[in-house]
Amino acid sequence: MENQSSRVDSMLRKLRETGFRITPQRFVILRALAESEQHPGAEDIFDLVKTDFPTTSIATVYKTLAVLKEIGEVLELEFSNDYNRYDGKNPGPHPHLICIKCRRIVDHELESLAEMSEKLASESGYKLISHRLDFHGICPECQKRS
Amino acid sequence: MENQSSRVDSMLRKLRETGFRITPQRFVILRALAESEQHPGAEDIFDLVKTDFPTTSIATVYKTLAVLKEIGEVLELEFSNDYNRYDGKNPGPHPHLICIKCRRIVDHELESLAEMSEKLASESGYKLISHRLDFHGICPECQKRS
DNA sequence: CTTCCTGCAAACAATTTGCAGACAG
DNA sequence: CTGTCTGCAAATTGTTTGCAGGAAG
Repeated sequence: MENQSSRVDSMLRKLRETGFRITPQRFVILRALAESEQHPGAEDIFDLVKTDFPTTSIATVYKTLAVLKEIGEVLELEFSNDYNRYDGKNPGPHPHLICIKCRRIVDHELESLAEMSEKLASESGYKLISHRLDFHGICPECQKRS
Repeated sequence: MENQSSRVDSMLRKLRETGFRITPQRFVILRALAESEQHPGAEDIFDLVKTDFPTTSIATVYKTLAVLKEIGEVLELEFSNDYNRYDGKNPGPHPHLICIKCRRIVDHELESLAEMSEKLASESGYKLISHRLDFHGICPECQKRS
């Protein structure tokens, strides 16, 4: 996994390569994504970004997230109940641990998943493109609290 | 996995045990769930149910799905883009193959997941309750078609 | 009988969209 | 300069909710 500044750089490079413009709004949004450890939602990013570039609108946040998703520089975690969350540090598919109490989301690598995926593809005849693996539970902090 | 009539029976039993009433609307809804191979959405269930009990409303479909989810007799697959889909045949968490073209969803068992989950729980300190594993790809039929 | 359930319509909330003006390249 | 991007506000859409009447047990 890259560090924050190289994440920003690789996002900027990818934007240029794919013909998208670099605007100040986009810059602060992707910096917020590269810095945030918390899998922020669009509204969270909006709040972070307002400090740096106060006139940014929520619509621009959504549109920028759509662009970044399109070029594979952000991973979108969709939820139909709750708002969607975004992972800009590690945009490839990987497992997440989701606390059902505090809604914190943490990353977790799992080596066996790639081979599992390959086995599944050959068994099913599907051409697999991506996957999503979420574990739902109660985080250590929330266990103490209750 | 149970067959259709035993699925209906076990849903009915569970409803009674947990103090919910059996209404004709609920009966046709859970029969639709037990019969459907297709991971239907609420609106799909509504359509199926209208044939048997035409005055059923979409609100009742949603409310019944909420009840069945609560008592663990249906698995809800949430999507923020698309409508949610429901699995009444196999309500425990299990992997799904989702075709990104035709939106068909099929089940797929994966033995190694349980041990993976246990390993993860001890590594992370989380008390795991459930999980969700979706594979996104293109199904054999859609591969031919393109 | 009492309480839970139903159907209707209105409310909701996150996200998306249309459009006119702004600005990156 | 030109085409893309922005900000605003309105629209969208699947789902939820409040409430008055209905029916399960």
